[in-house]
Amino acid sequence: MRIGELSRKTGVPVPTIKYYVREGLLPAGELTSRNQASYGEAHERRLRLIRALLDVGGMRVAEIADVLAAVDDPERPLHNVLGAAADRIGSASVEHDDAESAAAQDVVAGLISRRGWRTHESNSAAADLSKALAAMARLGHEAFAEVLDDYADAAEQVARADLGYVDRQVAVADVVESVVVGTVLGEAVFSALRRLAHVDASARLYGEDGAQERKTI
Amino acid sequence: MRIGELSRKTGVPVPTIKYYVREGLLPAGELTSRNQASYGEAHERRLRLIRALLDVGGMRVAEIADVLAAVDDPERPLHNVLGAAADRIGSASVEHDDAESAAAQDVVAGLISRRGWRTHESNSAAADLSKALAAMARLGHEAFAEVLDDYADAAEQVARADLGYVDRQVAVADVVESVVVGTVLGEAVFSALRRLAHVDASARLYGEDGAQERKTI
DNA sequence: ATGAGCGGATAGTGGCACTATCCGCCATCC
DNA sequence: GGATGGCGGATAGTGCCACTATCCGCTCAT
Repeated sequence: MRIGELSRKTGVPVPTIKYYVREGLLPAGELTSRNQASYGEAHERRLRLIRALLDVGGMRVAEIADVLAAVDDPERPLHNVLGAAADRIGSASVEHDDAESAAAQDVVAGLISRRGWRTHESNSAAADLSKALAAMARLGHEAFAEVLDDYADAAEQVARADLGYVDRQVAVADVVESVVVGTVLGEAVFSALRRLAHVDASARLYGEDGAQERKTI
Repeated sequence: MRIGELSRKTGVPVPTIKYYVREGLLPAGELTSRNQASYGEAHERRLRLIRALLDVGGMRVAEIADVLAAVDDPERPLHNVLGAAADRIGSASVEHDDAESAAAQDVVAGLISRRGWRTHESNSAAADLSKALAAMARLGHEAFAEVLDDYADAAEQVARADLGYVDRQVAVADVVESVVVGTVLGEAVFSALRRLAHVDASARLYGEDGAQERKTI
């Protein structure tokens, strides 16, 4: 398959494919002569994965490059393939150093030990969590910490479902790729489900005709 | 308070505050003379909200403008304040029209009716959901639909927690703002919790030392 | 032999979230 | 009462990002 056919099959323009190759997201085609290369099904599949991570997962090209490099590295332990991108995200934003941040870090540490999670608060997800909680606290929503355990229950349930799915999917494709797909696209899936569930729950609580009053203090 | 103090209190540079005013995210200060304006606590609070939605929630400036316009509009029913931004997001990306999309839409319609959700598949969240499922199907992960109900259980639990929180928070501030904060920042919180739960679940399943082999088919 | 397509390189585009600069004005401190 | 620094408002510029356009010399199918 030449680059034009790859482009037609996937809907990705030729210059964009070249760009992905340059950025290290996609391996180059195998050269059959000085200016002819052939692409296989692996390229097609990889290209679809890239577009899904970009369009649905909202990842950046540089993050995808890191994650895919980790996917392609057989030395890399499964559990930190996604860490490759996560650490890059975490360090990008601004660090606060105030009372809210300190309190949020305590809340997170408490949560992790309370649930017996085998992780450490140095994990970038833990940092993101305390960043989000600190932002809420700065907005006067310290009390959100009260629903953290409900959230954590749901997160554990999702994590179990994910692990179970990956375990069952061994026959389909590379497990590592399944983990990436499940984690990144699964987040988009859950986010959409959460919004749907919000609509339903608020319809049940406030009436479904949407004619309710706006309450303010 | 003048703009310089507002800037010092919130850590947002003065030109950036001016930019937010221009873009309609922040109301202008009250003019006390031709080139002097005074800002109050509402401005400070609003500014912190903007930064949280931007930095933690990952929203775009134009989306935030839409949502805040809806927040400030007392005529607007609560349940579609967030729709203001959601609809804008949905229409932004590319539409596919293939077998995977059609199948995914069927899966979503089935899910909604199976769970008795009082929503319609025309909801933009439903569209996002089928987009994500279609992307997975294109990657050979049609079977992900099997864990959808586990995801939906978790999403319902989170939605109940959110509604309960907002209900309890009536005394704190405007309910509508609480919904926005809970929905947007809550997503960041859940995402981080999910990643933490993944680490824990995979440590329990594969051993926590990270020395496990990489399995491939 | 010829023209469409190719690999590879370089430069340009459009969108976004700011950021820099300028202007004339005003409040405040000496 | 004059200097000075900050102010509101306007316009233009910056840096990053994900592409996209163009060019070159080559080669493969017809």
